[in-house]
Amino acid sequence: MFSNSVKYAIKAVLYLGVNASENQRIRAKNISEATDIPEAYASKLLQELSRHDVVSSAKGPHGGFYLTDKNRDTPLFKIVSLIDGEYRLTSCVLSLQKCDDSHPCPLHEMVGKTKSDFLNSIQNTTVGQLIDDVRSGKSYLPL
Amino acid sequence: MFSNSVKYAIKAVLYLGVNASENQRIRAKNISEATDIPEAYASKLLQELSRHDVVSSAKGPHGGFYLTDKNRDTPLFKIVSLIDGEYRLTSCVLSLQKCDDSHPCPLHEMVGKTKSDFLNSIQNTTVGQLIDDVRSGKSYLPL
DNA sequence: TAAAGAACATGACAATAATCATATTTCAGA
DNA sequence: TCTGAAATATGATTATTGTCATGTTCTTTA
Repeated sequence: MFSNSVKYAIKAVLYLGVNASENQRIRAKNISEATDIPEAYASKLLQELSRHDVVSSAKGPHGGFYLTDKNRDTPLFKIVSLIDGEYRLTSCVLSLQKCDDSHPCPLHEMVGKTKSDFLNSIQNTTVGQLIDDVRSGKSYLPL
Repeated sequence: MFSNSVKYAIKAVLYLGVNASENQRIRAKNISEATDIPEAYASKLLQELSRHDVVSSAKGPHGGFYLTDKNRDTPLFKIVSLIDGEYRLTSCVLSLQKCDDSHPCPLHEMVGKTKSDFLNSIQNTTVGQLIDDVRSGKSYLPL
């Protein structure tokens, strides 16, 4: 469903959202330890996320990553399409070129609802909402 | 959602179902051409499917692959889990070890319904049903 | 203003998935 | 019973994705 990279990215962002703040930044190394993402890989992903305004960062001593209020409004969809590409989410399940409602592939109808439900979910759910769920104890992040 | 291999496998099986019969077998080469799957790869997949009774085959001249009535009853789920492994379908979206209804990850609830809908679909839909849809013009296979 | 802590950029390496190639076995038909 | 057509088995190659390593730039603090 998601690539490994996307899973890592989401975990890292949520971890930041729960534990960091503008003046309590978290270094890539700590994120890596807490989330069990290989350090160098975490760095790379965080840089990509930072470049696209999904997370914020500050260099230098006491620098690190954190989320602003604006960052919290990021819909999950953005993270996923950023890393996996939108095509992966929206293309035909059988990768047929010519597949739409008027010329459906054999699986088109079967997965249609599932797919649009899923797309709606990740388009309408923001990082902030998920963070609030963790904070209020509705859901859990590793350890 | 599906790996490339699963997509190929489903396409090949459906093509067989629509175009082959017990005494009108189709060679891997023809399947490959009709479905745009690389020939050697198609062979390999068909062998795997044959070994697990998803398709039937006959060696020798006029040999090839085909579907029996029993083959038609195969649920899609079998093909998918055969090739991608069941784990990929059922594990936590974030690959968290400790994620279930009573200790949900942040995405658990969001994707829960999507996931179970999808699983139900592929468990309850058989190859034969999809073939009938193509035959009756309800859906289309490439070209 | 120098030193050190951190992100940032880039590219190399490794693991996995996808693709291809070769040799062997089976079977129908002449 | 021999020959060729096909599946089968196995392994090699390639491409993609995930992982790691190095060096550079920025920025705070003393």
